[in-house]
Order: sequence, then C-alpha cells, then structure tokens
Amino acid sequence: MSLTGDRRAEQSAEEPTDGSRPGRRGPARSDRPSATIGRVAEAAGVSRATVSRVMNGSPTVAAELAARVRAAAEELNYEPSLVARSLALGRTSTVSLIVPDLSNPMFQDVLRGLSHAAAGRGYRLLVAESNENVAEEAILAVEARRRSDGLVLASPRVPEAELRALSDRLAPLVLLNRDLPGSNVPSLSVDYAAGIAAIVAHLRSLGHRRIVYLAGPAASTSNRERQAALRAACAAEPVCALTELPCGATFDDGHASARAVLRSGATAVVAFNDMVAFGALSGLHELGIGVPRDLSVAGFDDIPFARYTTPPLTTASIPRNELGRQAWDRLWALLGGGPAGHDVHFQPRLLVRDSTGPVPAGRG
Amino acid sequence: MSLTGDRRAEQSAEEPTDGSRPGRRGPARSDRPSATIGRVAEAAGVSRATVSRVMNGSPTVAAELAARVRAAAEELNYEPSLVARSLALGRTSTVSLIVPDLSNPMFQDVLRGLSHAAAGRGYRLLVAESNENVAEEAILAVEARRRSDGLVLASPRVPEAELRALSDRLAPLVLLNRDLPGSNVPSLSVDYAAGIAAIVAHLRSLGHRRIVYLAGPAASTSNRERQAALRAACAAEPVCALTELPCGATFDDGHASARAVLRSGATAVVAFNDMVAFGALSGLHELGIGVPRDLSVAGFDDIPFARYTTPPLTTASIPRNELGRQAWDRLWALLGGGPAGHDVHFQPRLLVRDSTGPVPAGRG
DNA sequence: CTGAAAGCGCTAACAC
DNA sequence: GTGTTAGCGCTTTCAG
Repeated sequence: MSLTGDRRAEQSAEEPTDGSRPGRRGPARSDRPSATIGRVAEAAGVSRATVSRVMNGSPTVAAELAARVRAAAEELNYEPSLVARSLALGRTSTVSLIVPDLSNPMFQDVLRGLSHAAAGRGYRLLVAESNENVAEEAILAVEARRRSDGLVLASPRVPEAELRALSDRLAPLVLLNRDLPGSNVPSLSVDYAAGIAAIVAHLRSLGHRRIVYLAGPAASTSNRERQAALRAACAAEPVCALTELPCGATFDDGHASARAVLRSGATAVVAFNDMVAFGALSGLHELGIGVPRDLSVAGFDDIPFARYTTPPLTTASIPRNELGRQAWDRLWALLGGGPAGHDVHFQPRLLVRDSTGPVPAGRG
Repeated sequence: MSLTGDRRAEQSAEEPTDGSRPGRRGPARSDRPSATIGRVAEAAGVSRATVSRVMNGSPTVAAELAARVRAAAEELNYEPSLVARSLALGRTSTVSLIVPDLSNPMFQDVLRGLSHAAAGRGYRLLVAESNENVAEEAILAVEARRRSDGLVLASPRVPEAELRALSDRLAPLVLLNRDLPGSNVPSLSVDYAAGIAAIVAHLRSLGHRRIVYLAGPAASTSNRERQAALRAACAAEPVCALTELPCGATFDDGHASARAVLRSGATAVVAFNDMVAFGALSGLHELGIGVPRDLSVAGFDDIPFARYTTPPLTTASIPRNELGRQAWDRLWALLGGGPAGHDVHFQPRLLVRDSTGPVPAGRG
C-alpha cells in the first residue's frame, strides 16, 4: 500500500487546481483538501455558527444536530484552523521565550519550567535564541511577541534605554535576570551577590583570607555581578585579599588557569561557574595539588554534574526551573489583566560539598 | 514619569469601551490600542493595499507615498498582525517540535539545531514536551501541527499503528529516531547498533572476551536497540560472553552496580549511556578498582562531560545538533512541495579515550 | 435552539 | 503606481 498514491487520488478528486487559489506564495502547504468550517456546515446541513458551537462544546445545541455535525467533521477529517480562530478571538494561546543561548543549562531549565507551566493552562511556547546578539535580540523579541500573547525575555543583553523603549510594544512582558527600575515590567532574578556572599562567608569560616576569582567573560552581566559582589564581600571582611584572574566560562578556561591560581598564592578559588571550577579541579589535579587539602575550590550554579566530580563541588545552587515556572505565573497574571505580583530575587543556596576545606596549616 | 499613566491616557483617548468589541474572551490581551492596517491607511491618506505593499517592501510604491505611510505607521506604533497575515497567506512561518523530555541532552540539542536552522529561513519554532506520555503525545502533535506549517516528532512513543493513522494529518512531518516503513514520512535516526558494534569491536581488539552490559530503563527504545545490538555483536564473535545487568539511566544507577560488575567477572563494561558509565567509574574507583588497569568502561552518547571524567570516557558520539539541522532540511523540502531526500542513519563515531585498555594479564 | 451577518487584520488579483 | 474588492476560516452578536 502506498500512502502517496492514496493521497494523490483523494486530492485530485476533491479539489480543482490549487494554483487558482489566491494567497498561496512561498513554500506551499501540504496540499491536503483541508476541510473548512463551511464545508462541514454544508455537509451536515447546518450553519457555520452551529458547527462552531459544536466544535467548542457549547451545550446549547440539539443533540441530533450535534451528532450530525460531528459525523460530518469526522468524515471530512475536519481540523479547525487555529490561525483563523486566533484572529477571531484576538488571542493565540501562545507565549514566547527569548534566550541568549540554548546550550546554557540555565536557559534550558527556564525553557522547561516555562513550557511546562504554560502547558498547564493550554498555552504553547515559541522559542527563539538570540545567540548573544544584541541587535538580533530586539528584532526577535518584537517578532516573537507579535506571534504570541506574551513574552519572557531571559537575561536580555539589550541596553537599558532600548529595553525601556521596547517594553511597551513587548507587553505583556516578563524579565528574567534583568530589571527595569521604575517600569511596571515584572522581573524575576537570581541574587548572585547573595550567593557569592555566602560562598565567601563559608570560605572565611574555614580560615581562608586569600581568595582568587576566576573571572567569566567580560561581556557577561552575571560575571560583572558576581565579580562586584566578590569585591564587596572581600572588602567587608577585616582581612581578605582578592586576586582576579581573567578566565572564561568553560572547562578548558578553568583548566588553563591552574598554574596562575597557584602563583596567586591564594588558598581558595572562587570560579565564575561550575564548568570553570571543574576545569580548575582537573588542572590542579594534574599539577599534583590536592583539593581541598592544599587548596579549596568553589563553583557557582550547581549544574547537574557538580555532585559527581572528584571531589564533589561546593557551589551555590539556583532555582532554574522555578524561574521559568514563576515567569509563567507572572505572565498569566498579566494576560488576565491583573497585576503581576511582586518581583523576586531568588536566593541561591550554598551547597557545601567536598571541594572546600580548612586552610592548610601555616598558610592562613 | 509613569508608563502606566501614559498608556492609559492614550488608550482612553483612542478607543471607546473595549467591552463593546466582540471576540474578547478569556484573559484579555494587553489593552493597547494596537493600530491596524486600516488606521494607518487612513492616517496616511492611502488605501490599505498600499500600506501592505509598503510594509512588505514592495518596490512599486511611489517614494513620497511610501514615506507618508512609514511616518503614519511610526506615529501610530503600528505592528502588522502576524496572525492576520498568516491567515491571509495560508502560512504561519512556524514549525513545531515535540519531544518526550526536555531535560534530555539529546532533545535539547535537537531543539537547538532545529531552531537555528529554521531561523535561517525566517521560521520560528514551537516546542512541546510530551513527558513520555503516549496519549498526550498524539494530542500535542495534532495541536502543534495545527498551529504551524510542519512538525518534527522526536523519538515518538506512539504505537506504530496510531502513528501511521496520524501521519496524514501531521504532514509535513519529519520523524527522528523512528521510522514508518512503507510510508513517505522522512526519518532521521541514529544507528545505535552500529555504535554498539564499534564499541564491541574496539573492546575485542583489546582482548576483552567477557563483557557486562549495564542496561538502561526497560521502557526505553534506545535501550532495547542497544541491548539487541550488543547481543548480536557478541554472538557474532567466536568467543564473547555477555552478562546483562539491569541498571538504569542515571549516575546513581551506574554507581550502585559497581559491585555487581565485579562479581560478573567481566573485563569490560558497556554502559547504557555516559551517565551510567560515570557512575560505574565512580563506584569502581571507590572499590579500589583501577580503570582501565583492572577493568575497561565504555559509555554511549558522548555527552559534554565525557571528556572530563577521570579517566576520560571512551564512548560513541552521536550528532545531536545535526539531527535537528537535517530535520529542518527535510521539513523545508516538504514545505516547498518537493521530496524530502533519502532517510539517513547517522553513524555514531567511536571515541577512544582513556577508560578502555588492554585486558589485564592473565584475565583474557 | 439556530441561522444570518458582520468582523478579526491582512493580502492579492484586477481594474483604473 | 494605486485603489477596489474579495477573500483567508473562525466567532459571536442579534434576530427569530
């Protein structure tokens, strides 16, 4: 049996030449007959309004008519057009998410949380990736918003002025890891500063007074936040020397800085993120340095692997899924015309595992 | 300055009561005036057709008119409705992807590859997760397809008969890691059997003759495939004893089976996937077993961390992104009304790293 | 309870 | 070149 054959037969039997229809441009749709509400109405001998009512489960239709309509719909393989429905309703039941980078676990989890929460209300999710490209980001945001009923912008890179200018066209809008002071755009973010402060306090309590920071990409906002928090935390302590080493965001970056870490004379390293910490762990291991015996290492993010390194990594965990879930809550409130609730700063949770320990004797 | 205030003022100036409009139900949209093509036409003193032409960059519009239209559009903050456009054009410029589980790196990468490739042609991506729920999956697929121009189904769990029945309504459709023999639905999949065969050959060349398989979840199709391939590969060799241990898909599962692995007397372990292999590595390490000195371990998938374990993991890599990219190619061809090209079986690539080595002396 | 009719916002023949 | 007109497929008042 050939599906192709079957389809073609059906098609030529039901429809004249597709070329005669207007509105066909670019890649053609599948050339199935594609029943419309009109055809179903005709087949069932009722009006389109009645078909509409039946399809939407309105209880005010006589049982006999409803049955006839359902039969006709079944027979014609009728699928109501959601596009037409959206146009008539003024609502697409779709929301969009723009992320800078789909390969980042942070955004993957936001995506998951958002998608799941939205699905609970019958909303679908449109996803777009800006590839860290600022110009692209603004375009994407506007476009994605036009296709949907609301928008979530995760860690947008757009300059504040532009974001502010855009925020009106993008509403209902929810911001993740970014805020717009003075506007009424809801914002959910991670309090990186608090996370860093917790890590520093932990290190201090272990006796560490010389810390080296393996800095992330200069362009990264979260790096700037983490770095500033680290400076502040160190400055607040009576004795706390901070060395900053330009590093990066990857395992290899961390690995490459092992020697520099040693040269810094620090007793503890705070890495921009877990990947960098892993790399440092590996590089230090190769140099014969024991962690945490000779040196303590802390990461940030608590990516799934942090539990499984040797030694397991001390890090700060952030509620990535929750960010997506609550973004939906805010968006849903906005869609309902209500206020979105208060902004929140998620507090990272310090996870003390085995990569941090007391300062080696004589090195305090 | 209050954005809220400004907006409200504009709104009440431009529009009577929103309640009088039909088609408003459920959560209301943001109550912005939302200029239409008609208003712009009116403001610019031209017809809607002209506005449409200008907005779509048609070159056949007098410069002076075009300028007036652009000014009016700017003034009114006009954003063409993509929904209306889709309805008129019969094309949404959106495709959908359904995955069983968004937390699986495999699907994350497919998503990324597909999204990126589709974006290159101005298409957007709608994503939905079936949560491994078969009933849900079929519904989602149909619904997602109705909102878009085409569909990619990744590793669908739906039974063959149902998929076959659905395939017509879902077209243009591309299948990932699943095929529909005899249909003309394009299918891209990973040749797990070939990957397993390569691993076994590698192990054999190292002298291993007793292999233990750490099996994945019984419900998993890919586990069944891998397991079957392993049996076949071992059966094909002159001397090759295979022990199968029920295990799972996670680090902890692998970790927990370390003792059982030892008891099996095998000299090499083939894990269902990399996570399980990591767990085994860790569990064996704790038991004082050297890898690959005492035992060889191989994983499957080449997840990003496989390079960074100690020792780095021998595994089979699969082109996850490529799967997404090529799914787009197929879909694009289908959208254009052409044939989709031949199905492909991606061949995993064996990555020999340090977790596999020669059989210990006297244990061959 | 059902149908007729108007409209959602945009596009594209077709005529001027 | 530009406007007129007729849809795209569905929903929803409003009569009856």
